[in-house]
Amino acid sequence: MRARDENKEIAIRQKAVEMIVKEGLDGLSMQKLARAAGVSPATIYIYYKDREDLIIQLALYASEKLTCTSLENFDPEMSFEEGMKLQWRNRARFFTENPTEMLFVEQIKHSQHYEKFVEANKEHFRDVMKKFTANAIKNKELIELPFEAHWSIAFGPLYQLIKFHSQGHSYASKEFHLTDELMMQTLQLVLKALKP
Amino acid sequence: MRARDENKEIAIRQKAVEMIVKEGLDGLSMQKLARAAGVSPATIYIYYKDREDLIIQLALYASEKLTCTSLENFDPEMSFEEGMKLQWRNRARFFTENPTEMLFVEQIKHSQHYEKFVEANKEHFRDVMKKFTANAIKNKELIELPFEAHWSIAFGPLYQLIKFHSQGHSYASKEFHLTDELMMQTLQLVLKALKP
DNA sequence: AATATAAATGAATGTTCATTCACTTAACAA
DNA sequence: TTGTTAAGTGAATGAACATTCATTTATATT
Repeated sequence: MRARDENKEIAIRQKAVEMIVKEGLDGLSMQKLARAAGVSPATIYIYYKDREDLIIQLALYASEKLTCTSLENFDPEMSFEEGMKLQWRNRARFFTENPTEMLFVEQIKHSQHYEKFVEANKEHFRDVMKKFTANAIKNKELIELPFEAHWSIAFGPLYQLIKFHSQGHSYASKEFHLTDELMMQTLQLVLKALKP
Repeated sequence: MRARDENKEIAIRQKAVEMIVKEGLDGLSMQKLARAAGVSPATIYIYYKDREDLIIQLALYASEKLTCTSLENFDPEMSFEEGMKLQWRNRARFFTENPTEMLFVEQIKHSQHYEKFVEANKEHFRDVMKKFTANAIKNKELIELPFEAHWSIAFGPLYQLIKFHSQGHSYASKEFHLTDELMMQTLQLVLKALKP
């Protein structure tokens, strides 16, 4: 038995994500990817069933990495403010350290692959967050809200800020830079909205 | 001189947007599009320079429609609460009446075409919104904030809600439905965050 | 009715695409 | 050392791709 060459797998993943972010989903060709990763086209099919499977697997892998990072040092028993601050910082850090993967996940989330992507998503994160919010409500740190409304207020602004920062934006100033200070200022306002 | 057949132009636009939302940017082929729109492939090239031009033009057209809708009955002199309520309702209405175009714009915004899309965007909307916020700050209805932070809090949650509603979401309940009531409840919290 | 003009076409071009397959290579078990 | 297994390959295949072009068609003007 010959062992899989881990470097090949990593090279395929990394080059694929790069290609998609740079040239779009329609810029990802199996042959170009093989050349970029230094493997034979046929090798990719050892790791992935077909082109779509490749895309979905990559998205799941990257998204799992984001979820794990966002839960680092997190505990659902934390105070609401403390927990939110940690999650915002963790997510922002993931984006700073993995901008390409972050853009990739956002692209997939807004593509036709979204449904398959969601189906396969684990429930663990959802459960932790539900516990966190239930706890915060119990401690009168958070108003009662449908989960979707809560999520939208709690994280919608963060993702919007990240998008402003990552690509420039029709309405963003050219010189816009996402500082930790601005992020925390924004978070304080979000907390103001969500406190009883 | 033979006049352009407006129906053909509309058919191309409509089918292209449908195709992209259903099958993704990599699912849009000029020949398939021509067949779907009932025209010759060559006809498309009368209207658009090439495939990318087609995509960008479609995105600009749809985005302009969204901007116009969002400014319907809007006046930058309105009170902050009134103005925000109107914009939220206008945007939600656009989404309800044009779900495919809305998804299309969101897809382009998160794709590699984003930069070209932004470059070509008009400044009118930005100016109106700047006037609106400046006015609200003067009237002590809005705290002072960098434009990006303000925008993120003011509209980030709305777009997140729309996404929850349009596709289901990893963390959304299966039965989630975006009612006007929930939207207005969420807006009230956003306003709470942004009021001095 | 004749002319001019641009819209519209269908077939054709050369390229690139995803995927497969017969084959070779590496590593471990015997 | 030899046999077995799966990793890895390069070339090949046929389909689909974006785009072009010689030609036809419709219409507004003369």
